Amino acid sequence: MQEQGAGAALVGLAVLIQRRYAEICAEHDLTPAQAHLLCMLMDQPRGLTELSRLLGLARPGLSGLVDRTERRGLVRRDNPAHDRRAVTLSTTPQGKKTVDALYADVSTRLPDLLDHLSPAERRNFETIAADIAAAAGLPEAFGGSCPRRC
Amino acid sequence: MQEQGAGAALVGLAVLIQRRYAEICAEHDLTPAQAHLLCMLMDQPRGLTELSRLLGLARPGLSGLVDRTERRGLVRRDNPAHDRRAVTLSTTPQGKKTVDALYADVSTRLPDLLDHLSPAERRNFETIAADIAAAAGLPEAFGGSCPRRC
DNA sequence: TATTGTTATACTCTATAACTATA
DNA sequence: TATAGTTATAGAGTATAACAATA
Repeated sequence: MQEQGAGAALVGLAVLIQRRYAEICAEHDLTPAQAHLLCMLMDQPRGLTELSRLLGLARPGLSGLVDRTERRGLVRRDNPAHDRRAVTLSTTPQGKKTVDALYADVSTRLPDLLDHLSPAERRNFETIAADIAAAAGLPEAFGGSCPRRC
Repeated sequence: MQEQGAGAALVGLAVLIQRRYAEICAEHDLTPAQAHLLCMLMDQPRGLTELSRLLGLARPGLSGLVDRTERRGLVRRDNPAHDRRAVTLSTTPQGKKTVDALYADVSTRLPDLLDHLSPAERRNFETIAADIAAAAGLPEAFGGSCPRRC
């Protein structure tokens, strides 16, 4: 027993993380969806097809998200020369500044959720969370890849 | 090091949980928001003000969510005799059937995300997740309270 | 013909402000 | 006056289907 509650506890955990994450995003004047998009572009430009896969969004939804984020001056569409259908998305200087600040803030403050754990439990939990993210193939900005530990 | 990635790993973890949870909800023809609402009513009726707090929603948003869920025949509004302003929400028989099936499915299938962990790591992780949910004061349906362990 | 992306449409979710009814 | 809910309005997010341009 405790088996029974594991699924519910995972949902609760996700709810807590999302709420805190949304608060931090709002302080940077970002929605979580826009923050996710910017995080994927933190280290390199990416094509819309790749972003669609990384963000788990259908194409039309991504188009709209990019429109709104572009309107705020945070990302830029470019057409690569080798395929005139394609679109490459990158951060503008303002977008880069914004996402760097957001990422630093999330890194600093989100783990406060784990404050009541003992140091050992906490490190254990963080390690396993990173393992799960990496095992699921999430990109580095979501804790996957994990170049420092693998 | 690894410090740095902890926040990102938590976000990635939440994203993974949400995606899987949304898939399971969809199989039961529920949105995640409607599923959350039903889960809060799984064991007892509740007033709208309490639901507003539990779900982290402003009143007008909750009103709309209740409208849509009511239209699907899953919940019912009642006016308690002692305060004619108030509204008490409960599941309909169909809503109860739906949420019981959903909850069982979530309990069974959501922890698949932890399949690649060793049994010890997995139990450890589940225990800590439940601790975090409980420490945050989440209701039982989200892994809080945790009557079996506390 | 297959692929990339956008547009059209619709619905859900959520917030703020204004309103109604009751306490 | 304060509280419980609703209505009005607006914008974000996301899905499906139909479309355009390019490969």
